[in-house]
Amino acid sequence: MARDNINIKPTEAELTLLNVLWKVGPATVRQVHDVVSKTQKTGYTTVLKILQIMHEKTLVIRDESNRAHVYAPANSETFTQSSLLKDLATKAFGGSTSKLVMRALDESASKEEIADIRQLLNDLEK
Amino acid sequence: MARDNINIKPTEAELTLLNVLWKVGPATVRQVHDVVSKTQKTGYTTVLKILQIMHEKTLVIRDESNRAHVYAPANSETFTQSSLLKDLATKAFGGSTSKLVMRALDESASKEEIADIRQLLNDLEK
DNA sequence: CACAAGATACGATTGCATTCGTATATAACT
DNA sequence: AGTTATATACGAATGCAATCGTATCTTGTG
Repeated sequence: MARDNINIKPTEAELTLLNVLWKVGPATVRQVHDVVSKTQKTGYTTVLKILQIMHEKTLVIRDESNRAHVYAPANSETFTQSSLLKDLATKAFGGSTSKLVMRALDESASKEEIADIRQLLNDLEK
Repeated sequence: MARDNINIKPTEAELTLLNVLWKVGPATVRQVHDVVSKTQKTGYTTVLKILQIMHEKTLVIRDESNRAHVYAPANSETFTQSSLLKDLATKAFGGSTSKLVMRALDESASKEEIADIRQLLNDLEK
């Protein structure tokens, strides 16, 4: 009944790779590694291994038709963001999303951001 | 120079105990365990150990004047929530708090919540 | 064909989170 | 005082995240 891939929370390293895949689209290990190695000193086989693990966890899908496998996110960035937010709301905000939002707004809130968010609120009310 | 306790991110189990301490105030291991054991099947010494580790990490402070040590959070709930939000924003929202907020609003947004948040926006603009 | 380049697979290591059993110390009670 | 209850301290087991070295396989090129 319940899909099980739906509730898996990516680890920090996994999220880093997902961010690359969301940004550049389906990619080989080498392509992913090229991107992450610009900002980190992570070995090629480390990236490979993590992607393999993510495949087992069904966090990514994999096209094996070519020698260099092509990886793509199993879930959208939006979906994953929502999952992570819900998780954080549960663990640190007593399950209240609105408390979470208000805390986030307390922190950083520039004029433009406030305007954007107010606009979103208007849209939501329809 | 830099405090180091300021950037430590509590783990999931640690956050569970912090939630208890924020709610009931300074408490002994037994008191904390009594609370958590209502919803979980965690052993007494497990709670003890985690609190000891948290003390080493300076996530909690400890009053040892009595036999049963009394633990209290080192940081406020608000501060910790903000840290966790900032962390999530960095890892999953490209550092953008406003993107995080909008994603959160997309998900769950009841009438009352929207009203509350709009009110907060008004307050912030002053 | 043989070889170098580049890919995946596998196994091992390290470190941390989580859990709990056991030992030991202290206090309380009869 | 001696026994019971309750505390902390310690050490060890388990499991997962993260990292990488090495082995093996595939493919293009001379």
